[in-house]
Amino acid sequence: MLPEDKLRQIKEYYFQLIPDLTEETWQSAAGLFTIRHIKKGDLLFKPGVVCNYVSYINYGLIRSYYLIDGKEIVTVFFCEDCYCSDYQSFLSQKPCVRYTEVLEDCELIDLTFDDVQFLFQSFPHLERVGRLIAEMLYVKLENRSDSFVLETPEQRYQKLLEEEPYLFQRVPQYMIASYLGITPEALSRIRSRISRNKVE
Amino acid sequence: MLPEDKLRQIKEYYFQLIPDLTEETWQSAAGLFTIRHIKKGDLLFKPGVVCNYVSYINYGLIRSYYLIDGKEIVTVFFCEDCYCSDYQSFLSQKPCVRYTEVLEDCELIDLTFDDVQFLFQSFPHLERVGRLIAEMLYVKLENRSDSFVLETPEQRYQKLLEEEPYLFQRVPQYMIASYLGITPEALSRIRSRISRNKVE
DNA sequence: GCATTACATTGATTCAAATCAATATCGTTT
DNA sequence: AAACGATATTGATTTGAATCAATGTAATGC
Repeated sequence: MLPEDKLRQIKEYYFQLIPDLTEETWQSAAGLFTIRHIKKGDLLFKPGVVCNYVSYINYGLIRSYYLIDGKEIVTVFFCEDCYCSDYQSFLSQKPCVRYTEVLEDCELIDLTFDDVQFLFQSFPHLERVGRLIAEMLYVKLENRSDSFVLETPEQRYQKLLEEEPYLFQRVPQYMIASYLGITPEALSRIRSRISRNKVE
Repeated sequence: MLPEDKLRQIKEYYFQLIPDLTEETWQSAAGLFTIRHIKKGDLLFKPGVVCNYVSYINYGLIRSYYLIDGKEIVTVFFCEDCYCSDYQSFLSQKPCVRYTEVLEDCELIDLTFDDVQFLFQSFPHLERVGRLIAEMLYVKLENRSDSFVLETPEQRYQKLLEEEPYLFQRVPQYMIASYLGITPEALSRIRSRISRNKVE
């Protein structure tokens, strides 16, 4: 899919969210979008640096993780058609505490923090997009957060398998284990337990 | 503090967030606010019912919890000067899956879902308040969520003690344990371990 | 004041996942 | 094809919190 098509898709999305958005306002926003390509292994953000942009992912895959005592703890994956950022840092404009790493070559549409503020200031209608994105992120995060107190690791695994099956094709198992809050060994055992039960 | 004062406080907050808010818009919004008093033990929301309002808490204390196999699992406390709701249900307008219970007599300022939508529709500037609230909730929730994978129960306890000390005066220990994702027994042991270490 | 109930503590045991360690498999690179 | 490094599996052991059970303590009602 070409950026042209993507842009049209994003435009449709905006107009759908904001019924009385004008073509003029849209053009102002779209004029600030910057296309960028980054390679697997690159870091978008890292601890100590302020995250000063959000990126809409046209294609590719990204993860965020903490590095504590030499251990990586994955907290989120970002894939195509979602907004990638270190929200904590972006919103507060304070330094990141996590790494944000490219897992698959990406095409991104960037919007800087200043641009976003300018847009909100100039076109209050666009606040709606910001609100809806924040609300959506909140609901997603609440599901993850609650799953830690409500579900067993095995249940979290099963749910992830249903809800984000593509991750299992694209991400090494040890990162998924980390995202589920368990060790790679524990995930391996969960998987073998499940396949054993299926056979019987 | 009287509602009059509270209203003024909320008004200041709005005008601070939205520099070009007009007195007229504010009046439209404020005209929809409804004061309500509820008693300890009352349920604001419960499973199966759609949450159709947000409440600004003038005073009082509220908690949300899941009821699974007869066990309560607390996920959040709401205290004065914050917005209480079952956001998941409010935003999606689908039935709640949690109970929201009054822990201390409350004075609330209600805004219905329809009113909120009407306000957003009529005064796009107000979207900013919605966005900022959602963003703030997101950041708070991310801290909680990450704490489950980054910290031990003891560390979570210590952090809560620092960040929300008032909870320990106002909420029974077993609810705090649940909020921390542990059993009351475990919390009791953590506390005795800490006080023992302090003495030595 | 005593009884009842709810809450908190303490102890003994169980259990699930972490850790430690070894081996196996896969994917690259040469 | 061989060799290497990264990832995944499997086994043995440890560990921290859950569970089960009993006791202690505080709050409330009669």
